[in-house]
Order: sequence, then structure tokens, then C-alpha cells
Amino acid sequence: MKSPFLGLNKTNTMKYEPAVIEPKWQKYWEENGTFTVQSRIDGNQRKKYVLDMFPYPSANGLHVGHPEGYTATDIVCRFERMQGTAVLHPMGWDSFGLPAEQQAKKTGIPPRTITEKNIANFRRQLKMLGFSYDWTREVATTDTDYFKWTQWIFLLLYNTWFDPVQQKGRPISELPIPQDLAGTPATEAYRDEHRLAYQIEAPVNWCPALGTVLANEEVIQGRSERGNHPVVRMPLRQWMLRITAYADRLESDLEQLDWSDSVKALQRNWIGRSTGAEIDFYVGETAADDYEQWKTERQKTGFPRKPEDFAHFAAICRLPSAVLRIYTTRPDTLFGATYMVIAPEHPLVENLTTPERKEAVVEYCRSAASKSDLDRTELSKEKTGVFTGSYAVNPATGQPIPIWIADYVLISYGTGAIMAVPGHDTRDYEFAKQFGLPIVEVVQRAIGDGSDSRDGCGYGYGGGSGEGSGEGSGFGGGIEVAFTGEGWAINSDKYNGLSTVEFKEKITADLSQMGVGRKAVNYKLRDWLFSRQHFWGEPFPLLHEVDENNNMTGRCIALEESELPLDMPADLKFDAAHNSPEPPLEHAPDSWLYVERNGKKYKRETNTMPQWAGSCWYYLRFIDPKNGGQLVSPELEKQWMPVDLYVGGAEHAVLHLLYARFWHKVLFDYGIVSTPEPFQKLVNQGMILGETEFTGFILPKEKIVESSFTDYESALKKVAEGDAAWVSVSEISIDRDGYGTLKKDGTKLFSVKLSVNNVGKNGDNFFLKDDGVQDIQVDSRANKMSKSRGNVVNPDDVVVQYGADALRLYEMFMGPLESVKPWSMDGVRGVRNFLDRVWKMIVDVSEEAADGRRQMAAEVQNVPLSVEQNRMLHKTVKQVTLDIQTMSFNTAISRMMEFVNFFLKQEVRPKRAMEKFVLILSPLAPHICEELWQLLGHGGTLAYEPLPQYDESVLLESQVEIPISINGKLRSKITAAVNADEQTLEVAALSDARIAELTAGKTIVKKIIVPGKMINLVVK
RNA sequence: GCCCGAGUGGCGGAAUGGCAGACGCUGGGGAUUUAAAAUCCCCUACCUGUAAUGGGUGUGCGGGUUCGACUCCCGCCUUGGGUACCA
Repeated sequence: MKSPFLGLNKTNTMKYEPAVIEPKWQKYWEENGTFTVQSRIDGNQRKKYVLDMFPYPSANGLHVGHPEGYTATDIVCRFERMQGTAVLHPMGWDSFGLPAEQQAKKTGIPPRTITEKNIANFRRQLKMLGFSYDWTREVATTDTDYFKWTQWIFLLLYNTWFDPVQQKGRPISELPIPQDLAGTPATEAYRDEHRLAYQIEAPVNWCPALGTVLANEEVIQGRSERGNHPVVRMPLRQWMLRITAYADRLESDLEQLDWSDSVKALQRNWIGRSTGAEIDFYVGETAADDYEQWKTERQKTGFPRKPEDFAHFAAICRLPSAVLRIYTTRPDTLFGATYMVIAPEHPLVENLTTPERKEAVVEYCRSAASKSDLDRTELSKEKTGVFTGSYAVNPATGQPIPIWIADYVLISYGTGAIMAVPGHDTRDYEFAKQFGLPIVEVVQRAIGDGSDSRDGCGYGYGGGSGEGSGEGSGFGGGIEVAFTGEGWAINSDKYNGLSTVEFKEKITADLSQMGVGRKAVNYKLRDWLFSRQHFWGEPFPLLHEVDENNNMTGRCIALEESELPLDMPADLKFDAAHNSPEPPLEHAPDSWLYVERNGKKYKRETNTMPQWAGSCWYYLRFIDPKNGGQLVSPELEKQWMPVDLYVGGAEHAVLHLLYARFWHKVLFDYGIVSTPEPFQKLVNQGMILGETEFTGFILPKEKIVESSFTDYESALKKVAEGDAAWVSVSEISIDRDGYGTLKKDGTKLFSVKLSVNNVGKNGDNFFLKDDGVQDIQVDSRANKMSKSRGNVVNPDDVVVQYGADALRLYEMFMGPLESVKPWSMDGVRGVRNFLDRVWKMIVDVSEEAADGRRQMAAEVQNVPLSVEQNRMLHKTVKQVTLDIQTMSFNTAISRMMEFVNFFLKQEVRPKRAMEKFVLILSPLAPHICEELWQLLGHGGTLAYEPLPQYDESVLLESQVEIPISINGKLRSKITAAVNADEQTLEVAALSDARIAELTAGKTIVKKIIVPGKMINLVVK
């Protein structure tokens, strides 16, 4: 470090004034590059990569939710540096995004200008909070130098196929081409079908209000996640990323991560892996000969592979009809499959529809297609469907079963067709009831009592025996509800008596043997819709061949790596009335839009990438932010990856984290990154809510007829009837001495005479029992911060009033990092008071000292610590160290409060204790600690001072207080030597006056003595 | 419906099998002050008792395990979040 006092403003203030010392130290850190970290780590220095989820720089500036996670990581970083760890702690901007584009449309100001202004504001605010970022590594996803590499990764994805055998991504040039395609123009089409980035013409979620297409993940119940606008389905050419290829690895690699179970569960849920079986149903005439021939052909050809192949298969088999493949997780219920259902979009709809059913089917499919997702889910109560006229053969029973079309079967999952087992599936049951289809039970929930069917299954698990065994298990009669659990097979021929688990395995094997079924795995995860109709996003490095009328004709080709970055057009006219799914880049100047190459004319791709793209890999760029030739240097990547700690909001628990993991795995397959997973440990900070608001009402006593107002609903009614009035109060308190105070906006509204006797509590509500002048009921609730509620807390205001250290400390003191908690300005005042006391503990704040010379408090002296003081110091150091390691910052702070409470009472405060305290407080409240450190006579920064160590032996006390309980109830306490053995303790306990009194005349049945801890006597 | 989490004073929370309520806020009382602010000290789970080093109750509800349960087990209730015709 450089000269200690260089560039520091001398302050003449005795008082703790954050407004003076905080900017002073921020300037010092910046000028001295205190937190700049060398990319190369020396020798075997320990490394730690601590990452915050970088923010979207919105026009609103920082929200108090941001500093919560940022403070937590900052504490960890500062703590680690003081232990000699090399710490990488960067910050940047996720700066593409819709708001800037919308503002640009409105104002005509280019989005880049808007974004830069917002970034400047965010940067100022973050620096104001004293976070120890290495600002030399700052990146923004909108920087050309940055999105060059986002485009580069896209090209990599484009030029990759997923090899299912090796379970990894490989160069598209290594894709084996089927012989019949080799050398033909179809080769390229075949490759295009296998790329990780591919385009489709498909129904997409078009949101007119936002003017964009949304990913499935961004649509919630038929409405947009952002803004809650209606979303309609319409066909459009789109780019997709084949994330489903990595579903298995994305799921199984979760195991090795140090993430909360809930986030892992969330991701598993989203991936939605299920295992079951695919079963092929013979469709057409039911003649046994045909059926046997069909099975033989199946075994010979191995066809069909995909639903689209079915018709083809029927043709090559020269069979009258086709084959219908379904997916089920319950192959054990095959004997109960009494009909089949295919989705309205299923490729076989036409083939399966008989002439006399055609009209009804066409009509049904048309109405299903016009339904939005919203309609489909909202109308889910009523099942709809139509019979095709065709039948399939249940391979287990050989019986023909009808094939229906219904929109409760989704084309996008499994094979788009199901075998319906109304006896054991709720949806099939509802459908069967509605259309009068047969219901057969094939699973028994428990072995019937008294019956003999127990043979062959000695399993003890399963539903509660005895109870419940009678109801619902009698087949033949109509059942009231489908039993969807596991149990034992009935009505299943030779499989009867098998458990669900056994049955599944057996029948899957048997079907496989017959060539009509096989084990199968399915995922809920869908491919990632990767294109957006925005201007303010990364352009795709792609070109489409066009004819002289600029219509896309030929293939799509990719740019070369050397052509990157592909910048967006400089002068784009925004069409304010733009209200179609057409991308804004369609309006780009021709000079940008059209390219000539090898004598052919090409048009650029006009879709852009979604905001997720830039945030998928930013953690890699921080390692090597200025590398012009590589995304990241392999050597540096190896040193710093993986991210050791990643902190951010739970709202990214699924999408961002899944997308980033997917990209990372592709990079891993190419050896560009060295770890299979990017983020080793993940912590989600809980949301900070607005201040708790109290709503209450006052009910004039005379109008109360009965006490029913203690119930909230009836109180509401009374208010409505005019018998009671609402008040909005910011605070109410009822003390035990007989006065309750009701305040509004900080002003006292009135006091009510109350007493403990007549104040009752019902849940969260107070009420007067009797004798009260008025009855009061108060409802308290903390809400999300929002502009419309007017409860947004601005970090700027808090820093002006209380200082950055106070804000940091308060956010950490509120409660556990991961829980949701309401803001409290009084709480901020509380930690500010603590900082004032810390200051007073060390600095001379007396009148006499106000002559301009700052000095230590007279109590701070260069003397050894007393035993008690030393113990307090070591205890505090120990607790704080452990708490920071487990990120329990709230308790760490409370320990330090105890330290200050203790030492403020000491007439002599050894300087050494003060110094150590300042060091352990410094990760949490760095500014005040730097100042105090300087005042204690040290030069430079304390950022790299070794962290104080604690000595376990100092903590040992010679005497301890031992609680004595009788029958589990605390009755007395004795003081004993810390190492007193059981016998000594027993004697001491029994001779204790109070214990002797309470045990007199009674028998001590048992004595539990835990040396050094407690004594419990069981007395009769 | 399914998956995950939570439920402790007036409030935020602490204690993961051994003294429930640390620490902080709020409220009350006192000191200081001409006064106020600021600061400092004391009290603050509930009921009961004239009193205390008193008695009783108490960690969402009902059971259980244990000498001992906020903590572990079983069954519920409430609540927050995620997800949903995913076969």
C-alpha cells in the first residue's frame, strides 16, 4: 500500500460523522486501488470468487433489496482478504432490457444513452455504499466488446450438436450423416435439424402489449410475467436452443452443488424428469392375424421411431391403419386402459378419423387451436373431447378400445398421446365420467382384510392397514374417485398380486420382449425460445439467403468468428405505432439489413437475443474482462472457477440459473471452462418488504351489541353499516399500565384508557374486553415495496440520514439473510446508535476535546486486559468469526453490540482490545473502522490486516452456574467448578437449600447429571 | 392438487435435545437540562400474588419419544413461495 495519509482529508469533528468519513475512505480505496486484484494468483494462495447477481440498471436506481445481498458478499470478501485469501469480487451491468427500449420509443433518446445514464447512477450508488468491488473489471452486457462474445457463444451453440451416446455437445462437423443423405443438399438440412440452436415456425407466445414474443417461462397462466398483459398464441419463425438435450445432466449435476434444497427442488421440478414406458398400440382392424403380423413387423423393422413415422410405418407394413405410441409413468395400469386420447395437434388425427366422424373432429380441432393457453387452463374444470371413430388394441387384454381426441392431452409432452386409465388417473376419470367410458380398477390400495389375496406380496409398506381398506376398493360398482397411489395389482391376469413397482418393471420388460414397448424417460423442460422482437438486444450473427424481392428463400448461414462483433444499426427509426410481432430491426437501414456475399444476397436475422443471453456467462468475463482474443484465458479460468459464492434474489432460482448452467455445460464440453458447474455455492437473499402497516378500526362502545367484532369479518360488516370507523394508524401500542396510544404518521392521535384486564388479544388483533371507552382492533401487515403503495425506501435517503455503514449494518441485522423481512426506519436508527456508541467507546467526544484535535477517549489506554475483558474479547472474536463463516450476520452484530455494551461500562478500555474489535467489525462497517483504525495510530487501510484470532483456553471459566431442575422444571441454580464431576455436583445439588426443601419427604427416583451443563432430578 | 419453506413477546428476531425470549426496536419510569433534543440508567412474554430468591402458564393445534422437546417422530391447521390437465 502507498503512503497512509495520502489524499486524506483531515477532519476536525469529534462526533461520528459518516457524511465526512465515508466519502473520504471511498476515495482512498479508489485512489490506492485497494481492492484491485491481480488476475494471476501467487503461489498457493487460497482463492475465493464471490459473485453478486449483477443488476439491471433501471431508471429508478438502486432498491434497498440490492444492498442486502451485496453487503453480505462484501462482508465475506473483506473477511477473506483479512485471512490472506485472493478474492475476486467484481460488479457489472445486465444492461439490455425492455424498459430502456420502451423509454427510447417514447422519448426518441437512443437506448444506449439512457442505459449509460442509468449505469452511472447505479455505479455512484454502489460506490456510496463502500462495496469492495474491483471496479477495473466492470463489464456491461451492452458493451460491444462484451456482446461480441455473447454472439460468439451463440455461434458455438449453432455449430454444435448433442451426441446422445457420449452425452455431450460436439462440433456439428462431427455429426454422422445417414448414408442416404450423404453428399446431397439434404446434408445441410440434416445438420440444421441437429444444431443446439435451430429455428422453427411455431406457435409462440405473442404479447401485443409488450410488443414481443415471450418464453414459456415468462408466461404465467396465459399472461405476461412482466406487466400481467394477455398473451396470445400465434405462429412465427423463432430461434430455439436445445436445452432439453442437457436435461439429464442439468438434473443430475445438481447433486454436487452447495445450494439450498429448495432451489434444487425448484430446478428439478422445472426439469420434471419422469420415468415410465413407451407403449405402441396397434390401431385398425382387430383381427388377430393382423395384430400378430403387426407385431412381427414391429420387431423386424424397429419402426416407428417418432410419432411422424407412424403413418409411414403403417404403409410399409401394408396394414390397414397405423400404430399409436404413448408414454406413461404407470405401465402397471395397462389392463385398466379403456380408451386412448391424442392431442388435437397429433399427426395421426387425420389418419385415425373415420369419414363419419370427420366433421365433428375437424370442428373440435379448430376450436382447440383457437383457444389460448389461458382458455385451456381456465376451462380445465370441464373436459372436452371427440371420438375419432377408430380403435386401438390394448396389448395386454387384446381388447379394442376407442381413440378420442381431447385437449387435456398436450402435444408438447411425451408423444402427444396417452392410454387413458380412468380407474387410476384423475383426469382420465373425469373424462370417462363425462363421456360414459368404462372404468376398470386394476390397483388395490391395500390388502382387503379377511380376504385371501395377500399371497405373493409380503410388503409391509403402503397405506394404513385396516383403516380405509374397505372403502373405494370394491370394483364393479362405480367408484367415486380415482385411486392414483401405489398398491397391488388386481384384474391384471397373470400379474395379479404384484406391487406397483414390481409390476412396472415386469410389464415393461414383457412389452419390450414383444417389441411393442420400452423403458422411457420424459422431461417437462422444453427447448428455450431464444429470440425476441426487440431492438435493444444482441443481434444474431446470422444471414438468410433472399431473392430479389427480399423474401427469404434459401438456408440460414452463420457469420464467421472474425466478423464479430455484429453491432446493431446506428440509426434506427422507432415506429411508435409498431404493434405487430415483426421485429423492429426489420426497419433497419438497408445498409445494415442486406449483405452481399459470393454473389448472393443475404438478409440479416432481425430477431435479437433475450436479456438472459448476456447474464448466462458474465461470471466468466469478470475473470479476464479485457481479453480481446478469447472469451476468457484458459489459464485464468482454471485459477478462478468455479464461483465459490453466488448471492442473489430467489426470483432467479429457475430461469437464469438453469440457462447459465446450460451454456456452461456446452462450454465445458469444448474445454473452454474447466468445471462442469459454474456456481458452487448459492445463497438467495430474502426480499425486503415495506414497513409494517397497521390498519385498524375503532368501534364506539355503545353501538356494540355483542362481542362479535372480535372476528374480523363481522367487524368489516359493522364498518360497512356505519357502526364503526376505519382508521389507518402507523402504530399502536397498549401498555400494561393502562394507557394505549394510537398514532398516525408519527403524531399522537389520541390515548385511550385501557388496562391489562380489559385488553384482550385475538390472533394479531387487540380488543377491549369490557369497561373500555372504545374498542380497537388492529391488523398489521408488511407489503412488497411498490411505487403505488408509496412505501419504497431509497438507499440514497438512508445514507444521507444515517450513513452507509448504518444501512449496511441494518440490512444485515434485520434477520437471517435468506428470510423475507419488513423494513423499519427505527431499526436503522438502532444500529446507527450502535455505531455512535462504537465511536464513543474509542474516540474522545467530550467538550474539552472539541478544540480541533482528535484523540482517543481517555479510557482507551495502553494496558493489558483484565481476565474478564480478555474473555469478552475472545468470546466476541470467536462468535463473530463463526457467524460470518455461516453468514449469520444478524447474530454476529448482536455479539458486537454486547461487546460495546460491556466495554462502555469499563473505566479502562485496553487499546489492544479496541484494535481487535475494530478489525472484526470492519468487514461489516468498513468506513467507521478505517477511521478508528487510523485514530488508533495505524497507517493505511485495515483491509489486509490479519483477522484477530481467538484462543479457546481464554474462554474457559473456572466456575459455572449449573441449573437444577426437578421433574424438568427449573428450581434452583448452583455455582460449581467447571470440571466438577457428577458426584461433586450431586452432593452440591442435594445440599442446596431450596432443593432440599422441595425434595423433603419425597423419593428421588432418578438423577440426570451432565457435568458442566445441568442437573435434573426425577422426584416422586 | 403437487413440491419447497415458515409459524416463538407489542415488533424484527435469538436459542437445533439441556436456564425460552440473546441483541435490537417500540413503550414506560428515572437521571441530566431553565426547557427541549441528544445522552445515560432501570423496567418491559402472560396470568397470579401485598410481598419474594413466590406460584402457575407459555414457542400454531392434537398426539408420541425422552429424565428433559421451540428443537426429534406421527397426524392436522394457518401462512408464504413455486408449479399445475406434464399422463
